Amino acid sequence: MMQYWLMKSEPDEVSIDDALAAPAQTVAWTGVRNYQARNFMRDAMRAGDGVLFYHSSCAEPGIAGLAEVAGTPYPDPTQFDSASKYYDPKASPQQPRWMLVDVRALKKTPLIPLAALRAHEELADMQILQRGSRLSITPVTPAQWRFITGRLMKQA
DNA sequence: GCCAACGTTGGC
DNA sequence: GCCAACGTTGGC
Repeated sequence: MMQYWLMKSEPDEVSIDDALAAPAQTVAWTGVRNYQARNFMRDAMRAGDGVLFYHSSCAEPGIAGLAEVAGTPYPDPTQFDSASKYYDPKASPQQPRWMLVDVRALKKTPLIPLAALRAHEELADMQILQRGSRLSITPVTPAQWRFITGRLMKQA
């Protein structure tokens, strides 16, 4: 069954434009170092799942585009790279700790700012809107997905 | 830069 | 296994 996700990226690192400009519009979702977010990629995501591409830690945080999960999980190569800021000395190719998926950008959309998401009662239960929520990958319900990709993106 | 909230670490 | 200390996230 198809599922839906919201994935945060810092646009200074990888923006929706960067992803669209990448080969096959696809980027490896490197750098996740949170077990819950990892588990979503490792255990729950399937190729073709819908992704809301969210810009975080920037001047205008919000949903910036649509994407999809592009393949099956594999070890995040940055965990083995001692020069990477994502290096994890406790990980090894034999015993990888961090898994990721590839994400294919589909299109840039008019930005839906965080404040706009908060303004709709229909989205009140979205995980990223909960107090103190910091998780960089969160599931989105079909109803939330329809509301955002339908109503919000069309009126924007 | 501030700071609330949360996750992780490590001593005991 | 507890929990204080520390580090990180991310909006503002």
